[in-house]
Amino acid sequence: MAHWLYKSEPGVWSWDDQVAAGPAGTFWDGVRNHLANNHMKAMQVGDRGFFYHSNDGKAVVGVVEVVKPWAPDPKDEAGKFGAVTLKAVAPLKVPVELSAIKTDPRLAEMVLVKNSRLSVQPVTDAEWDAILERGGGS
DNA sequence: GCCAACGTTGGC
DNA sequence: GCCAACGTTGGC
Repeated sequence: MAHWLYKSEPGVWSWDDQVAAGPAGTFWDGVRNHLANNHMKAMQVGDRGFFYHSNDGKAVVGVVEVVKPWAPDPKDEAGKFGAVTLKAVAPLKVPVELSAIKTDPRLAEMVLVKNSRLSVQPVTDAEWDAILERGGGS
């Protein structure tokens, strides 16, 4: 099963908002980057990912799960961009800060570090385990 | 608030 | 199809 990381500015859509959306989840729309879009197309229902707060917070705060596969975004007239539907699974006991990620040799190669602007990223199994460990599990 | 990195746009 | 210019993102 593949793992992913989703970035969101907490002022726009925070972890608390995601939790409040409940088990039905929310359509992760608004992505207008082809690479991020392709990552979401590759996702399968049940794939888990990290929820990352950018700008204000700069930390991995929780785990989300894909509940519906990629579907076109009705707001994109060209029909090229779309999104998956995500629900909150559980918060990390301790948020894993970007500064900690950068100094952990197991995480230094993360896309989050190498290409910080990509809004939907793949996460390797080793990185997944390392962050869960730092976060005290979920 | 600044600026680097990256993606996209548009002229040629 | 190349590449310069521009806009946006996001860390600091």
